[in-house]
Amino acid sequence: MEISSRYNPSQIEGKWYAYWMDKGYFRSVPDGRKPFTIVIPPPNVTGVLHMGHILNNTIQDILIRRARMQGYNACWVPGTDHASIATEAKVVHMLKEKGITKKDIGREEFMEYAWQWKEKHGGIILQQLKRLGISCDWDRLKFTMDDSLSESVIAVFVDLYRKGFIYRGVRMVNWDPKALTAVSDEEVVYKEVQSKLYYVRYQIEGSEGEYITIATTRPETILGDTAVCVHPDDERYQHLKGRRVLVPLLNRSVPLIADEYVDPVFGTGALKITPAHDINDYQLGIKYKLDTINIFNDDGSLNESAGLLVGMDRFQAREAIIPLLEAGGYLVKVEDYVNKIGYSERTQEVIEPKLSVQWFCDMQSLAAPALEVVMKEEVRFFPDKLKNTYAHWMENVKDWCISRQLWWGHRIPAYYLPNQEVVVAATQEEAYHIALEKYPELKLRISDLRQDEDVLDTWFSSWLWPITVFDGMRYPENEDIRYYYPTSVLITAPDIIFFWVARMIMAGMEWRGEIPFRDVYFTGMVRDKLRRKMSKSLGNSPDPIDLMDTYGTDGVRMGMLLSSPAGNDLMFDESLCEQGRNFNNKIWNALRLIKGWKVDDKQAMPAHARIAVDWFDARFNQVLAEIDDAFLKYRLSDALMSMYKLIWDDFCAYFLEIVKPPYQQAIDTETYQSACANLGRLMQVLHPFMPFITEEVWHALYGEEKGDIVVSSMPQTQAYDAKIIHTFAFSIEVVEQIRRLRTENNIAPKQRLDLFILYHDKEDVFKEVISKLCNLSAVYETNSKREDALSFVVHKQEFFIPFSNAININVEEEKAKLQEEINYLQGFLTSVEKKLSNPSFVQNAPEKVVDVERKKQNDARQKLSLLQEKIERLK
RNA sequence: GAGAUAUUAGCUCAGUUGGUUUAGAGCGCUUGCUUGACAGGCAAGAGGUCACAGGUUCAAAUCCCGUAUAUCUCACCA
Repeated sequence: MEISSRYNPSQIEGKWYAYWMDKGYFRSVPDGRKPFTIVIPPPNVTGVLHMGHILNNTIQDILIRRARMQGYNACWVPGTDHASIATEAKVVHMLKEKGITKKDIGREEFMEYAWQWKEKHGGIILQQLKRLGISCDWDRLKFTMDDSLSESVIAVFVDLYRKGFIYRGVRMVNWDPKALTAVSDEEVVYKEVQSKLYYVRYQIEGSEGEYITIATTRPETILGDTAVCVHPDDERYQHLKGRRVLVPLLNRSVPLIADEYVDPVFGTGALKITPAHDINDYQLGIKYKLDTINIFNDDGSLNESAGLLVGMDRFQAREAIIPLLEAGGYLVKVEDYVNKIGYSERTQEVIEPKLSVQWFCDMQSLAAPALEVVMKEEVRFFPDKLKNTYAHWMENVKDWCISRQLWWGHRIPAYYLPNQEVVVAATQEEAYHIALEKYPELKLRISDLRQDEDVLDTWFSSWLWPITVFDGMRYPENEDIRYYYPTSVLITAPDIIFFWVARMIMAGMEWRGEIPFRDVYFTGMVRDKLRRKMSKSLGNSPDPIDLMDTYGTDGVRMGMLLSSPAGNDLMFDESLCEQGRNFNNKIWNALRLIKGWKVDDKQAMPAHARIAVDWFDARFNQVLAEIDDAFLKYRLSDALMSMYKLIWDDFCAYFLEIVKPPYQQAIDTETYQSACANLGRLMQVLHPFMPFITEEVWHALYGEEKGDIVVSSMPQTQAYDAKIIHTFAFSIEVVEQIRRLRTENNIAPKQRLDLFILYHDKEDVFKEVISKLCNLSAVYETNSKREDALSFVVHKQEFFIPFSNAININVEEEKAKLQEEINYLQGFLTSVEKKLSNPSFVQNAPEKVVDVERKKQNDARQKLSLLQEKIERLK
């Protein structure tokens, strides 16, 4: 049957994925083999596939498929996380379009809508990931709000509370006025922005006409001022010590205080203090017992306490207050100013520091063992430079704000009693019993308990992921957790090293007394070729599904991987996928060639084929060893590049070209079988990278005879003959010289040539290989130099190709070429001799090194004299 | 502001404890080819004072110091 000259992935990929699923090849249950386990970094249920997912999941799939073929019990657990803020925002938005607000319907009904939304939209990214070919055990699919995981999250909260790590308190938190919730320090992204510095003067109380001028970037917060502060040693303000000042527009009298916190050289050296809306001011407020006036509503608009501009948004108020200050004669000047502003990672809204009651988790004692296991490399980081970043964060770790003012998530299991006391317990019933025992005098009914309205940070469930996906929190001795934990490797991005990686290690140490994974492979960030981060707003990210349609999934996987050394950002360019597609096409055509041969079992194996078969066997094992080594170091793009060259150059350009029979002639059985076996084992090594085409080629070669490649045994490195590789490489150098002479002298490929070899230092060469690849009629050895011949030197041997009438040699070009080579060798020789004539080199350098230099000198001298002789003859 | 990491061909990157013929790869580029698997191809070729300035050493892309630039992390002064 005719096979298309172009590989068409669309007809092949879907077929094999369905087939593998049907056969249950991705299913894993504990058995006697060694496990190789990966838990997926759960994408958001709100997520859609982007290039980062392609990178991350391709890498995981490569590792898991390779492990499966190496005989491990490979288990890749898929799942999604509930993404409190993002999902709740989606649901709120959806309800808003129906004219419904959260308050209208209350918590229970809202949750019903949210679950409906999740059922409808939450699986999109998983379907998209299947298109990528990923070999997860889909029977193990988990969601962070599944019952078993939710129960575990609550149990962990209760456990930490009882251990005294979790507490509730009033703190200045990062408030997201759009999402209407507090977020953790890690969820705040600081960006430099162009803003303005306003100089505003405050009248000294009781001294008409006397003022002190402050500088601020947030004039609207003047309405919440409760002090002005200067440096105690500032000469300019000594006379004002102990006085009070009047807040502009409000004429509120507030103290003028002195504290070393103020930098006298910044602005005017005088600082307005708004304890409710700035973390530093808050500290000063506590120190000097200042009033705290909260002038903002939760959504960032001004409230009644502001006294002015009530109801206006904080940014509008910032503009609106300027004319008021100007009119009152308070505004001194305005300067342009660049400062850093914190934004919410989730909503991109400007963070408002806000005082509120939140739940916190004390991280210090959790951090200590987690730091140690990374420093001791029980958990290894790839690249290991991230150990520094990790250590720095761990050593300065702050308490974690874990409550979120949302409904979608794990509701905090804290119950308030009528006497304002709080009881923490896994269920209301349990809390009730504890409360009864503790406060019998209250004569409580269960309905007197009021549960905390807030939910937990999504990361508070994610940090348990490697344990909870195996239900190891509720059943610490169950078979799955004992078999699969610790997992083998985690693949993730460096930007969540604190959010997630660090906390998973803490959780692993705390509840299992064991690391959650042995290795962490940090991928880089996918950027466009202009080094810009790929983002929706820039529109510079290709749609991965479109890419897979255009180049095939295997092509996209290769394109993604080609330029992604661990930890380095990668500049993604569609042309890399094109390279991947072209590679598929190359493989496809190698298959077409082999399948097109007629096999004749009476035919003997030619000498050149014998050499090719033996050489390729050695070469294959040599490269296989390189690839094994690359995998140990997680250098996957190196491993793939080695495969690319092994297939394209060694297999196609040399092996196949050598064994290929002349047109319409048959091939002998042994060579044919060897060609098939070689292509087959190349496909096996390539399979983890390109699962679809390799399965297709495997079946085209063997039918059903050898089963499916996805579960076949990965070839293992065998000892190989290094000498045959060397001799072959030398032969190829000769081939390249002959081809160069053909090109430079316009000798047609069909013109058959003779070759004479003059050995000056006997060295093995594969004459049959040269003959086949260069279309020679004969190869002779000779003892004398040939006149009337083109000639060249490789290593120390001379080669001659006699002229014939048909050849028009280009003497000038040949001379120029020779001269260039002579110049190079002379320069080289000079540098070598300079070393050798240096007595301290000969004395101090190891004997081996000196010997190498002497050999270089000899070789260069010999070759130089041969070349000089040749150039003389051409004159 | 503090720290970390980097800077090698037009682009993206290798170069493993200093010595392996005066630096390698892929892509791109130039030239020539419909050569009976593949033009999504074949063949040949060009292209780098290893960011800059010092130092250590018999010997430096590789080690040390400084400068510049870039990226990241942490902190943050209104």
